[in-house]
Amino acid sequence: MKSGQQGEQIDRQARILEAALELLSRHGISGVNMRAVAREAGVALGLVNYYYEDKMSLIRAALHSVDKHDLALVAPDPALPPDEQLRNALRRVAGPELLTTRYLSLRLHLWALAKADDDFALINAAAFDRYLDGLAALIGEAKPELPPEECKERAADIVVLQNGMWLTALLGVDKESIRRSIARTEEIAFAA
Amino acid sequence: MKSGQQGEQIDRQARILEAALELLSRHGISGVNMRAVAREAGVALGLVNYYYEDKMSLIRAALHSVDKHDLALVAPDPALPPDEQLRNALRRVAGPELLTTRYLSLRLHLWALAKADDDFALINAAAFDRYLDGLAALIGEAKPELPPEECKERAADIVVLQNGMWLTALLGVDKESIRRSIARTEEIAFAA
DNA sequence: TTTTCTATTGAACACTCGTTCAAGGTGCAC
DNA sequence: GTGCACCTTGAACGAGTGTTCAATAGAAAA
Repeated sequence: MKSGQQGEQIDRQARILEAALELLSRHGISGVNMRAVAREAGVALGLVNYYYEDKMSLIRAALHSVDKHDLALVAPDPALPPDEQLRNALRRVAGPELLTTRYLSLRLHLWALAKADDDFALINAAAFDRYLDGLAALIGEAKPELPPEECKERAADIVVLQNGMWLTALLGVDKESIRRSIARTEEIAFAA
Repeated sequence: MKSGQQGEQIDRQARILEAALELLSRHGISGVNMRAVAREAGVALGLVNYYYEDKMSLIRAALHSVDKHDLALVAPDPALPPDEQLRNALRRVAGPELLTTRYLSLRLHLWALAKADDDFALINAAAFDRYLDGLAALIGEAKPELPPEECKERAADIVVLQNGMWLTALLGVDKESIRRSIARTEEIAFAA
């Protein structure tokens, strides 16, 4: 074996998943076919079915991968004071690592997929609930005087705005509107 | 010919378009294939290609149909005073005829389609701009003291919230959150 | 070395898809 | 009636799909 190749040559399963994500974000679900995934990942067709039993399994793995990414946004960070954690979480939504076409497009396609397939819908709804809970928990930490239901309410209202932001960002709306919307989520979160 | 059939037996072109919309909202783009459309519309396979040259043309027609529906939401209604027109337009977004799974799902799938196909993206972006202009115009009528740029800004901010509302509605969030978000759009629109 | 297990390949199969097309049907003008 | 323009049908074709599988390579264990 030529060891001159990139070390990433190994772990082909991860590369196959990455290829699926890339194709999904670029061309939608119809662009994700086993042959295209294999080509993009630089492996043979059969290997895709070797690591992922189904096309369904492959897409399920992609969905889980994005969900994990989402959930990390509201993960608690003990190193920071609570109100800063919350502010960071709210601002990260318009940050450069989130507001990329690649990520937004991926989310959109997965959402559409969830709407067309009950199996995906369940996974998606569960991830959404976890995100909502995580956000509500951050609010609770930052404003301990609030009752839990109030935290939940605010989290729900913020999520409406956040969903609107990245959906609108996909359409290329001006950055200023996004900035004002971020400020609005902070107002909701930190309101007296 | 048996005239006992429903009169709607005629105008099969409209029925084909309607079938495409129904399938798109229920099963996503992969559910819209010429055979399924023909079956749903109750016509032969060949007739779909007779009225719509392409599958592309059919979906383009579906996209236009939804866009027209959207634009009607912000159409001026000379019979009403301007502030009431604006308030109606803002509240209609959470109205029963809009907040149906069928319509929301349709919009989502078309959006995903636009993200995967440049041709659709252009149509979609144009419709989005017209909607934004329509909303800004309503705001201008209701609040004549505002400069046009301010109207545009408010319209953009409102659209972020509206997009968030229907996207979140698809996930089955509680109606209360939607109600509060509607109130927030009115605050933005009518702010001093 | 031989054996064994996992990783990897690509040809092959069965199926679905969009599109085409020859054939026929329907109503209307002449 | 004869023609004619439009509507409607379903079989057929070719391209592309997901999946299976026998064959091979590689490395580690025997």
